[in-house]
This record gives sequence, structure tokens and C-alpha cells, in this order.
Amino acid sequence: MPELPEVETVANGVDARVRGQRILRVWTSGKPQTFKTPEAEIVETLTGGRIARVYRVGKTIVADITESSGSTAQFLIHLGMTGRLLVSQAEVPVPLHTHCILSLADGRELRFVDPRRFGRLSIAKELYLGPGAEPTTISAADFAKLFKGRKLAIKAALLSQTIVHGVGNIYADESLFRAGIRPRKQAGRLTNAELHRLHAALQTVLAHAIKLGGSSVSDYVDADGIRGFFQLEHKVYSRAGQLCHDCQTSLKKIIVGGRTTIYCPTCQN
DNA sequence: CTGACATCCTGACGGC
DNA sequence: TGCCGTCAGGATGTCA
Repeated sequence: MPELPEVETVANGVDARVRGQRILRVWTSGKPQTFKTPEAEIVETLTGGRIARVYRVGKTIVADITESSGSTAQFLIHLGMTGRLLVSQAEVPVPLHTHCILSLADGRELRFVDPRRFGRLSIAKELYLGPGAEPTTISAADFAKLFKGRKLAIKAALLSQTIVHGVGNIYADESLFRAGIRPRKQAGRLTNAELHRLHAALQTVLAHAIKLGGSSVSDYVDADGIRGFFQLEHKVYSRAGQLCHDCQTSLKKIIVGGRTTIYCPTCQN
């Protein structure tokens, strides 16, 4: 389940491999829900274009495209739950559930594979800035302002991409544990000290996960097919019923914001 | 507007 | 061994 660190790892990996490449041909699968922009427009925009740069905004991978006409566009790739972006030689068999293939001038292909089809491909003509605030660079003061007056649970607020983008279930649980905050606590009722701890915890955990190449729970594989190692450092995520590493209390599983949530009833208050 | 919740989709996993 | 039910969850759309 790719979140910010995994998406950044993939974006960086793809950038290193395909930056500067010209797109000769584009193939799309015809599965309608995968394409937020009509397939014909995606094919039209990308064909003959050059990939100027690939990077991350929120959980979205952005490829800056210089079109053959000279104008610019952005190819937006959201991996959803199970999306992968692979750079392969054209001779390598195309995996099941491949939905888009960009054939590059040097004979390789950039392939979008997504079994569960929660991923989305689209074209943006305007600069894409993402739906919310960028968690890796936001100041503690601006971060605190995001939650003022909000009645939803802090965990749900962290998951809401329009508030802060890039955080998903893993890093929401992990940062709340490290900040010692109950996931169900109302966002607007966090104290300044708690907001400060949460800001620090979130930035620390994201930076650390990016350094390790993201988490790899089951579906995520980076552009090389190499898995990340942050999952070895999960303190709560996916550890329901196991003992807290800090206090040996049994970790509790609840549902918050419709998502499975694991926390330590002793360490998080 | 804000928040809660169902929905999409396939594969992995556990139980019998 | 194999079948079947359950679960996983990001973003969107609907509803109160």
C-alpha cells in the first residue's frame, strides 16, 4: 500500500531510469476506471513527448512531459493500493493487469500494472500541487493550524488528503504511536504540545522510511523490483494483539475513519 | 461545509 | 488438498 515514502521511492527510481526519454508509442488497456482523463487524450498528449522529470506530489507520481509541439503537460500516476510502475525491456513478458505501456525510444517500456485497479492515470495541463499540505516540509506552526476547530478523529484527519496529503494508514498509525496520541482523539482538541510532537513524529517517520526505501507489506515493489525495508520498523501497524515494544502492553485494534487502526492503550493517551 | 460511510477490485489468508 | 468466506484500503460519491 504505497504511501508518501513508497511513492517517493518509486518516483525517484523511475526518474533515474527514464528522464529525458522520448515516448514513441502509448498503449492503454481500456479499463475505464483506471483512466481519469479519457484514454484517447492520454495517448494523444504523451505520444511523441519527452519525459522531462519524474517526482512526487502527495501520493501522486508526476511526470513532466514536453510535448512534440513544445507545450508542456503532466502525466499523473496514482498507484492506489496495488499499483506498480515498472521499467522493463520490451522483450520482457507483460505482467497480468497491465493497464498502460509507454514505449520509449531506447527500447524499454514504462509499464503501469495494477491488479485491483484502485490506481488512476490522468493528464494535468496546469501545475499539479496536490490536494493538501505537504507533510515533509510544512512548519510546526502551519501543521498545527490544519487541525484547529476540526471535530474528526486525529487519525481520520491525517488520512484526509485534503488536509495533509501523502499520509496513509501505516504512517498515520506509526506517527500517532511515536507522538503518544490516541487515534480517536478529536483533531481540534490536541494540545499545542501534542501537535508539536505529532509534527515531529510524522516528519521523522516519513524521512526515515524514505531513507529505507519505503515499506513493503505485500504489493509495493519499487521501480527496480526491490522491496523497501521500513516494514521491519513498524511499531504498531499490522501488530494487533502483539506486545508494545516500549511497555509490553497488548496492542489494540479499533476502526477509525473506516480504517483498521492499531495503537498502544498505555503509551498513547 | 463537515464528517461518516459505502463502494470499487483482486489476491492473500485462515478455517474446515 | 481445495474450496469459500473474509479482509485489506485510497479516493470518490452520497447522504445527513
